[in-house]
Amino acid sequence: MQGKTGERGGRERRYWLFKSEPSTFSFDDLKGRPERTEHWDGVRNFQARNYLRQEIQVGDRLLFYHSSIPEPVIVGIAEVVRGGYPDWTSWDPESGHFDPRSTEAKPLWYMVDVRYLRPFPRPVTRSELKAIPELAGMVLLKKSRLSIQPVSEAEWRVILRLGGIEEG
DNA sequence: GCCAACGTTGGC
DNA sequence: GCCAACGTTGGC
Repeated sequence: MQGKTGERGGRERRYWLFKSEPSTFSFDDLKGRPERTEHWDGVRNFQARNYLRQEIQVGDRLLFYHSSIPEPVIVGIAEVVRGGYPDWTSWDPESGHFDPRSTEAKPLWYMVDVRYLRPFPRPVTRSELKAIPELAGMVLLKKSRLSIQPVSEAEWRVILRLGGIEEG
């Protein structure tokens, strides 16, 4: 049987943008993990949940975006090392992300695991992105609030070049 | 700190 | 199922 959960199954790599407030969890925090993987837990928005549950797969790559700071900026890239699985912090009353509607038997929220890849030699600010015509359609610039969002391959290439990474 | 945009909730 | 009220996000 093909297309088992977590397997790539010949699908093209996809690209994403994950937002995080650096005071909560920064790119350096991700870099600093001993095993260099981290649960991306706590997402409590249905549109983002749907990406996490179904669309985001092992091997996909993501832009790491720092939000809610004076100069919002993409600081580097990371890789998905585990596809969507239930976000258990949602049924743990001790966690800050508890949601009584979610249970182990019927999870409501999902997360993925990611691994640090590399920082941008030149971090790319939001205002830089806004100045590039090819990026005018970016979800980030049109639907700023969505915390997990798709990035097209063309956008990915433009942004990596801006950031000073030749091949990603 | 302000406020626009947007997602969620709940009364009907 | 509509929609007003409300809460949150996040750029500025």
